[in-house]
Amino acid sequence: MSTKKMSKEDKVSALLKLFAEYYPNPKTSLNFKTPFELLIATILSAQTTDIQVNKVTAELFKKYNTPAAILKLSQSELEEKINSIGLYHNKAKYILKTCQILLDQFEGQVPETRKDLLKLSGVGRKTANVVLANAFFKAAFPVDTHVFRVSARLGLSSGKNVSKTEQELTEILPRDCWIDFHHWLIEHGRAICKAQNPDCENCFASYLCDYFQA
DNA sequence: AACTCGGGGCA
DNA sequence: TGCCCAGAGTT
Repeated sequence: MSTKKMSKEDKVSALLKLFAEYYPNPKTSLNFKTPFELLIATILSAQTTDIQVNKVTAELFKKYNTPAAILKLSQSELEEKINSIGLYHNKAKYILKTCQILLDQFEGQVPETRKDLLKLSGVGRKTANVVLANAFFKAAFPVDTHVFRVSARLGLSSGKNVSKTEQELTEILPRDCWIDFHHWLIEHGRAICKAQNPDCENCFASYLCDYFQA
């Protein structure tokens, strides 16, 4: 089968089936009940796995699930609650500052636009899009390093830059698969479609991958 | 553009 | 045991 004769839609459809088949176990996603919880969990998720974040937030969110509640904690107290994951010192600082900004500028609510989300501390383009897509169901696909590289190799995106990739993936991927597909791309990028020396021989998607065929 | 944070994952 | 990193802020 040649990828040249497949439409973009058919290619996406085929990839969705392959990923679901190859990674059958339910992918662990960030646990959250509210937009605020997702925002905090996503800030915590930088350079770490969702599994590690969920271990921390399971306890944290029992009592501290609003900006006002978290601001009752000192930085060292918050650090103590999240220090089983990496970069906890910076993350505690970002979270406290973000909670203060939410109260001061957004009436304690998580803003629903990218522009306002980027005003928060510890929130960059990836975190902003996770919140927009998964808490507010807006059209904004989160792109991290793995997603950028793997989607470009597969031919789902141009690989030009992150902004372009966000736009391309937002347009081409069915809305109801975003959370799963994001996890699949990350897991695949880590295990098979690595930045250096990708293991194409063991890749289930090589037959429709632009990078492999080139 | 390079550097920093940091525990976990993996060779 | 040492290297790299499922980001974002700083200089």
